[in-house]
Amino acid sequence: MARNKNEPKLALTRERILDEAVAFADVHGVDALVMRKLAEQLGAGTMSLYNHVANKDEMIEGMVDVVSGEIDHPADGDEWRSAMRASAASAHAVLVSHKWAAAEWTRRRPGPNRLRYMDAILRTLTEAGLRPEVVYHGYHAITMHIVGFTIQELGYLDMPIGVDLEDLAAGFLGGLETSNMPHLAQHVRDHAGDDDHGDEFSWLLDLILDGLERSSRA
Amino acid sequence: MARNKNEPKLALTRERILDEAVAFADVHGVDALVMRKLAEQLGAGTMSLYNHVANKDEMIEGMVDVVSGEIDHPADGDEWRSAMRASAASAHAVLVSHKWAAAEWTRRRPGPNRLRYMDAILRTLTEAGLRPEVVYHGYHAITMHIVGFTIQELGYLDMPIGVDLEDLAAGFLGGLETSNMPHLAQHVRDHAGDDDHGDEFSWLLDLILDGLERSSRA
DNA sequence: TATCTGTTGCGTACGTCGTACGTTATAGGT
DNA sequence: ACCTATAACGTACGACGTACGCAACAGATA
Repeated sequence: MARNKNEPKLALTRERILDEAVAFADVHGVDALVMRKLAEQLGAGTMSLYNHVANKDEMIEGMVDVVSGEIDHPADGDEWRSAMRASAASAHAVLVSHKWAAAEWTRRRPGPNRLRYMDAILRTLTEAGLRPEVVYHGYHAITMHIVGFTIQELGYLDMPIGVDLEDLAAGFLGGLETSNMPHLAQHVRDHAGDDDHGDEFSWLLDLILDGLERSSRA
Repeated sequence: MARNKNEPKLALTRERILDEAVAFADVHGVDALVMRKLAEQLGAGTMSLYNHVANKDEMIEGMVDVVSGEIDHPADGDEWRSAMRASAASAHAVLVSHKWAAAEWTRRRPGPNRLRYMDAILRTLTEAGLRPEVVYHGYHAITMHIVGFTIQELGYLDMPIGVDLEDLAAGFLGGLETSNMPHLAQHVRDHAGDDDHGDEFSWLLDLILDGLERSSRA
């Protein structure tokens, strides 16, 4: 091989593979992620990848962990709700920027970065002085909100694929009205007038955080 | 073919295919669901299935809709929170009984049964007299809770595959303690002592419902 | 320098999957 | 008795993950 001669040709590394895989999935989606194509993108043979990842599933676990590493942990000194809001907003932004990641998040084992992130959230809730059961339930509620909300939001955003949203909604709505689903039709109409999903994300997060605070004092 | 003679051999039907596919996925998981195997189970040729379903993806959409049809809608006369609690409990039970369904729920387009279910929830919130923004956000919060919580719960339950939970937790915990993640370690320990996930499901649901009620009155 | 050893890269090949396509069988209308 | 639409089926193809065996190389030992 032309090592450090005319052709530099970066050495294959687990990190380089994961980064490239994340970038590829960001553009083409995780379904289009194929080992042959990924290797080609890296200028390597397909099977060379398997020197650094055990198999495709394990590689995707690694990709999710790379994404986990981009999330800001809650800050130490702040009031617990502000700290959680900031960290949740960061997680939300990260998951939105890697649209495939939220769905994978729910089905893959956590890697080291994600474990650290989990610990940081639990630490924040614990040191806020919340009652232990509230920490326990609250952790589930918060993480569920972050990824659950994002999945729903991205699922909705996926619907208009290069189609005029108005046309799509109109056709969709026609079917709903004639099928006697007026409330759903209204909801779809509401969606059309609501472009700021970040707002809804924090509105619902606050509902949860305030509920936890209140419940812990009770 | 031996039609109505000695060999009865049920006619192939979209409904029969979907029911069999749901049953198969319930037992073996959705990843093991393969067209050839499914056809064999139905006593049919593989390609015969394609006379009744467009392709595998569309078939899975249909499977999710079959599952959607099993969920009880919120009852009409009851106080809105009781009605929602009952319906959410039904949805939770259905999704737990078809363990593959929650993950598919988030990535497939809704079919007719699910659209009707969506409409029923929106109707309940609207007729409860909640403010329109609260209906809008509340719908998202409630549906997110139902499927998000269930996904997390099932993901957790999946971990001990025929392994003694204690052993697994012990090994896992060892790694966490030595990695300086005491809060996560404590959380895992808490999980071990908590077998009633249904309780947590409704505790968190109540937190959301009460938050919506309060927010709508404000 | 010469040899040995472990690691990384790679090409080939196999088994599994979804499904396109062309053909056959059957049922219902005339 | 014929015609036509639909369901059933077998074969075959391309895409995919990856097992396997070999080649190229780096560093250690002498």
